[in-house]
Amino acid sequence: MASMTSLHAFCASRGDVAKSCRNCGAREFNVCQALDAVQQEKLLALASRLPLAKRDRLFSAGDPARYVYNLTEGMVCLSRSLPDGRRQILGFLLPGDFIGFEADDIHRRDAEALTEAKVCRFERAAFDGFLRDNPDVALRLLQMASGDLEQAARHEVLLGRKTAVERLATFLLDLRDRSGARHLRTHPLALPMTRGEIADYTGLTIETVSRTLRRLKADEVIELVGTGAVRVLDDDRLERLSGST
Amino acid sequence: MASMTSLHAFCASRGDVAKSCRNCGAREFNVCQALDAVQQEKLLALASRLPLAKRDRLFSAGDPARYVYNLTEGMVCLSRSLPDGRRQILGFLLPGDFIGFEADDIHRRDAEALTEAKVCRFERAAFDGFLRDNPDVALRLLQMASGDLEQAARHEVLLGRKTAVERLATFLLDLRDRSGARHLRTHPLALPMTRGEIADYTGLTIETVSRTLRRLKADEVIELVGTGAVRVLDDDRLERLSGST
DNA sequence: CGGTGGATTGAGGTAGATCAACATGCGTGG
DNA sequence: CCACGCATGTTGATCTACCTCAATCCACCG
Repeated sequence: MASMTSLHAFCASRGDVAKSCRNCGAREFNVCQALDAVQQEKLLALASRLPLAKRDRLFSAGDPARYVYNLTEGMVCLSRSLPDGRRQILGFLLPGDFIGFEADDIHRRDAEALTEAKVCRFERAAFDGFLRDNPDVALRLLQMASGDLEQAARHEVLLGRKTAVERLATFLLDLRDRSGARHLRTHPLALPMTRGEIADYTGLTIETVSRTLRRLKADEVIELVGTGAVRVLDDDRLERLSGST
Repeated sequence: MASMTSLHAFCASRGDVAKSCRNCGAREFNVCQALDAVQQEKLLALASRLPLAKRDRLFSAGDPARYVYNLTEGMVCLSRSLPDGRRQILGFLLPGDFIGFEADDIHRRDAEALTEAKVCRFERAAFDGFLRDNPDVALRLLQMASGDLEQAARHEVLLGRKTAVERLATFLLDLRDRSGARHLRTHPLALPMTRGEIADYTGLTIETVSRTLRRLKADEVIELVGTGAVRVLDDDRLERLSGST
């Protein structure tokens, strides 16, 4: 039953995914509300599990898109680069997220593991066949795609219209919210990405990211735990600094 | 048969949509490759056509998302604003594009017609029912959603990492490509949006948009036809200035 | 013909980039 | 277990692309 973790993504909502995946131990799983037992079995028959080491590439822009993936453990970052090397990170993916859906047969982004990670891999044709046979799952996937589009819209606002402080505040809040409730207060929020990667996500430079985080620390809004984690000390203030709502 | 125009969106690919919609007269239509005759009939039974005047709001952020729409004529812009009024335009939609798919029941963006326009409106529940009964159409929609995500990714790169000249060059090329082949050389490219809207799409200010377009004109890369259209004089140079590829 | 909203143009200011040291932490091998 | 060395991160000084503010300009329209 351990391989059931690959189906976390099909739980009814992103919130549920976070709850079920993170509150349960690694070997347990919750009932997937969008899949019945037969569907689960069929889907698992199509899946192969794949472990990723830190910094492994899942695929690169230009690669043929033979598979789609579902992230079950760890963090993966999606990015796209210009020919001269400037890079934009499109998002940091967490367990439950799908990776590699493309409109045509070629990947248009790079996908790289930021931590050790595990993905569940499906052959595209087989996966499409499964969706054709299980339209309710296809609808659920369409809903997840709408969620990704919503996330992209928030990122576009961040990149197009927010100040450096607002960008960092938004980034931290978003990561915290998507990481589930576990990090609230008690544990610090893990930042497995480098400052350079935060810079490429927020459209800033490394130096500005560093200075801005230090400013937030000096203002006692956050606390920096080593270089790879933060603790949010003042939720409300961070929210206000984020510019949204 | 005139109402068939509402089904253009279901032609096999974005490219085909452009070809079939724009090369045929207003009253004609092409066979929709993703829909058979029965499907077309059923879908049309769910649709109501809706004319929009220039500047009409289709919906605003916060509205309940009762419908999804398919744009059949004209141009619509999607945007999202921060509480203090800063606005980010997420995209300019053309015929064939779907509008208003949301992960939950609330619209998260504003949708406004930039020209006189026509949309085809579907009740969400009914549309979902149709997709459940026609999984091949659901898959086609999933493919279109991937295309939207790809477009969003390009926009994120533009906003996060490109200079003003690159942003404007990219914007013009993208609009021209999506508008189909008709504009190449012969006709100028219509810009029904204001400079302010171009600014809110590119993450710049009105003044920078104006200055940058003027610079492109001075360099003889484009020609400004009045204030609402441009002619691309030098494709290759504009492409090089766009920073991509 | 006057007025109004969009577009242009100019002058000056600034947030964030860039360039350049310097610090720190961390994995590695002794 | 500690010292070393290199990655990554921080800090400071300066620069600049784009923003801001302030006039016009212009086209369209009653």
